[in-house]
Amino acid sequence: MQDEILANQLRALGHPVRLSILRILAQRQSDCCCADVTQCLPLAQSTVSQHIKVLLDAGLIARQARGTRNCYVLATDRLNEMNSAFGGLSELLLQPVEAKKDSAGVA
Amino acid sequence: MQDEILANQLRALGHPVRLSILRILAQRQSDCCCADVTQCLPLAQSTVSQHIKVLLDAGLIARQARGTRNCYVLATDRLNEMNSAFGGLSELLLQPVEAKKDSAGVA
DNA sequence: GTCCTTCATCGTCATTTAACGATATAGGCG
DNA sequence: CGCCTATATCGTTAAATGACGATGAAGGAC
Repeated sequence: MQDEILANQLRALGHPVRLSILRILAQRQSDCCCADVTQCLPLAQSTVSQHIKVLLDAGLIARQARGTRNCYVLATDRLNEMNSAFGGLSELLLQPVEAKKDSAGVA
Repeated sequence: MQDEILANQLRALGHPVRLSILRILAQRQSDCCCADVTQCLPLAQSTVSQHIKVLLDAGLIARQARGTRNCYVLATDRLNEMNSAFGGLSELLLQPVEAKKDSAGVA
C-alpha cells in the first residue's frame, strides 16, 4: 500500500540519530562516508551503519561507492516525493479544521 | 531536544494503522470515539486504544470526554507545528540540492 | 441501586529495534 | 602479494513495539 511506504519513510525519520545523519549529509553533502558520520555521533560504527541502512531501505539516502569508501547523499527525489506526500497528508488532515474557510463553491 | 520531539511525532506517524486512524478522524472529525475507529479497522479494541495512545502522547490528537465516550479530534495546532517543522527539515535537507538556483545574493 | 456500555489499562507473547563487539569482505597501496 | 583501511554484516542482548484477551473503572439509563 501507499500507506505502507509512507509509514516506512516516516518511521525511518522517526529516530533522533537518523535525523542527525540526514542533517550531517545535508551539510557536507559530498563525499560523506560512514566514518565521517560516525565521527559526528557518539555511537559505534556498526550502529551508525545500521541506521544508515534503515535510511537506505526507506530510500531516503543513496549510496555511492567510491573506492574503498561508501559515500552517502540525500535521495532528494525521494525526499521531495515524501515532502509532497506529507504535505498532501497534512493537507488532508488539516482540511476539515479550516472548514473550507473561503470555499467558493457555496452559492 | 527538539529532535526528540520531532522524531517522536514522526515515529507516531510511522505506522499504517495510525495513519489510518488520523484519516478516519479527519473524515468524521466530530464525535469519533474509540469504538468508531475500531469498527473501521480489523483490529481489537485494545490494540486500537493503544495506537490512539501513541498519537495522544505525541500530541497529534486530543481527547474529549463525552459522557461515557471518549471522542478524539485531530490536534490541528500540533499538526500544523509539525507540518512546519517537517517543512523546515525538508527545506534544510533539500536546500543543498537546489544549489540556490536563483538566490538573489549573487552579484 | 443495578445494569450496560465504553474504554483505558494490565499481563502476556512474539517480533522488531537499538546498541555493541567481532569479523569478513572489498578495494587501494607498497 | 601482503597489508591496511573502510564498512557491511553477524551474533548477541536488552528494551520497545504490536497484537491480543481479560478486567476494572466511569458514566448513562432504567
